[in-house]
Amino acid sequence: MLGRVIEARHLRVLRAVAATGSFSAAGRELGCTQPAVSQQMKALEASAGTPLLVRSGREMRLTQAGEALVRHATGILAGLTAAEEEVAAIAGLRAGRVRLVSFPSGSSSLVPTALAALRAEHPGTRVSLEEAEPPKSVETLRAGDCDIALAFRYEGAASTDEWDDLVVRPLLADRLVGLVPEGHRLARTESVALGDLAGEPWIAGCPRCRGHLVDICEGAGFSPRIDFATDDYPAVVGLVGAGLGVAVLPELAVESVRAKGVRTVALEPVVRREIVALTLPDLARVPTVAATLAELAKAAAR
Amino acid sequence: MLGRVIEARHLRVLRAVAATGSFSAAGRELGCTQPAVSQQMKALEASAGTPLLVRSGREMRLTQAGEALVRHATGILAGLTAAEEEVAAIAGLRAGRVRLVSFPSGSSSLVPTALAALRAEHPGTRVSLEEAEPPKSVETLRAGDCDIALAFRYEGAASTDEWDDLVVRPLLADRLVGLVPEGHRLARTESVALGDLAGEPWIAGCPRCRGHLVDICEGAGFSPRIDFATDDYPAVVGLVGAGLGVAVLPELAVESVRAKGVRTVALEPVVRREIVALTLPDLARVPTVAATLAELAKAAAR
DNA sequence: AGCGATGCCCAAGTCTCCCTTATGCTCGGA
DNA sequence: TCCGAGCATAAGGGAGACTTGGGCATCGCT
Repeated sequence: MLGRVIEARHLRVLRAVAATGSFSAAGRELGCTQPAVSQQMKALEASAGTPLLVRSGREMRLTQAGEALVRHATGILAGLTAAEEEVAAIAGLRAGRVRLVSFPSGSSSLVPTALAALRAEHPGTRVSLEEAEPPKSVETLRAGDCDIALAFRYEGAASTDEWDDLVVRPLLADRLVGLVPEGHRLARTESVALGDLAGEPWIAGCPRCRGHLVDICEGAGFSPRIDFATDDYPAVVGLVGAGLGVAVLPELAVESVRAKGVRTVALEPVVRREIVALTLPDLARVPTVAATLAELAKAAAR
Repeated sequence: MLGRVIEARHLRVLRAVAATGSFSAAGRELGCTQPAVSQQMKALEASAGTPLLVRSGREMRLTQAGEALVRHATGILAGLTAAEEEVAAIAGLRAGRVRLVSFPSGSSSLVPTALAALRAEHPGTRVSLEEAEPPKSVETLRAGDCDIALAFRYEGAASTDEWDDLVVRPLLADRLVGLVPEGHRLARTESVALGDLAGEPWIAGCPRCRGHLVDICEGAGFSPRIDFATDDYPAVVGLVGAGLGVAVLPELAVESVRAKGVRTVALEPVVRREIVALTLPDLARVPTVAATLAELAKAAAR
């Protein structure tokens, strides 16, 4: 037994021979020469262990084994082309699903814009969206439970090598702004230094932001007194508006909130926050993921 | 696109990788090395046009396209192994059908013996049997409507090259015997020459036999007066027994008939008839056909 | 009956593909 | 920090497949 197993290629040839009744015609149909067909059939007969074709004079007939193979070939080749088509549909962005995880404020405008553009461009694609804060979302990504994680990082943060095994695609450069109630002593200034707010009661955002807030405040020489902490940005803004304290929030997060009774003042020096899309190196090469990343970048560029 | 189409081999590897979760383990399962698996997967991903696997740290995950392929692979590989098993069953004589065509007197003992032995040896095989006289049966064989034709030929017949594109397997050496009624003037002789019967009324067998009878009689210098002709051998014997004439029949045909009131006498010189099995060269290599031919030969050897 | 067309087989050459061995690298655990 | 497991890559060798060219048989036509 030289040819050990039956290959799909053999079945294609056999089917063509059975359909045309001739090696030459099968060769023309398959785009190869007649000896190629002849050799393939010889190899297939060697694999089968029995003749598959009977040449009687001019015409070519199938043996019983040949008939059995052709009968099976129909289903096998149909399954194969179905598989190819499904994969091609995914590769060609006519199908496929991308699982996206975003931090809450990121989904407000960036994600909807990008997903709308993706759907318009590639109607067959589907996106599932969940919300999670960065430490959790990256975990989800590494665990294989999502394809793209939207996250952010603060300039000069200690854990800058946390993502060096990931594909990091910068989307937006955000900055922190200070929030003070109207009528606050600093409400009319152009910009404030963090130290100017040292004695104020603080209202903090999500855990990660709170941690960073403490870091930069300690860098400015004080430890903030945090009276409230919530990851609900409108709530933070509302608390500031009610005069219960001051806050430092990402500018983009403030933009999507109607701020009543609140003044935003620039921070000096500027503290930058970078919003990025994260994915695994292998996933970055998946067409649906790549297309989604591209739409996110386009949406970020406005 | 280097690898153009998806091959069954690729799917086997992919399935093994998906099942084991590792290239090395898949290689062990498939009996090849890890780089072989690695290259196969790279080739498959090139064919697919999209990554199929995601390596995240230690573990290996399927992409959506990979999942689709594995899902299809199950059915495709099942169909492939089913095809292989069916062909192997035919090649291994555990299944399969042989279409046999025999001349009437040949089926009497030779064919039943052979078929009984075939069924005992290979219970899965089936044989279909039809009866036809040699010119017709060979036609059936050439047309692909049967696999083995039992036929006979007379020694020194003119058309000795009629079957030279067929596989001719001699089974039995028969001879012609003379049949005369008891009480006939030649009923007590050991042997007769054809010329001794020149003036008798003749009873002939099947068309082919009748043609040969006329030939050999003319070779002996006379033209037989044929009063009756039938391809029913018992009828011929009966007619002779009733004293309506003499006949020349194959010895084997006479053996299976209870001859009442008939004497068989040897012919001098001897006229031989050879019973053969015919098949197409390609068909002779089909295991079921070869096995049937072998059983026929064994049955002929008693 | 001769002739060309068609179709298959065979042989040899070339080329591609695949598998192997060997090596380096990364990751995770002791 | 070292070690084991696992994957990637490169190079080499070998098997398989396709092609070209030639020969032969069959069928149909003149």
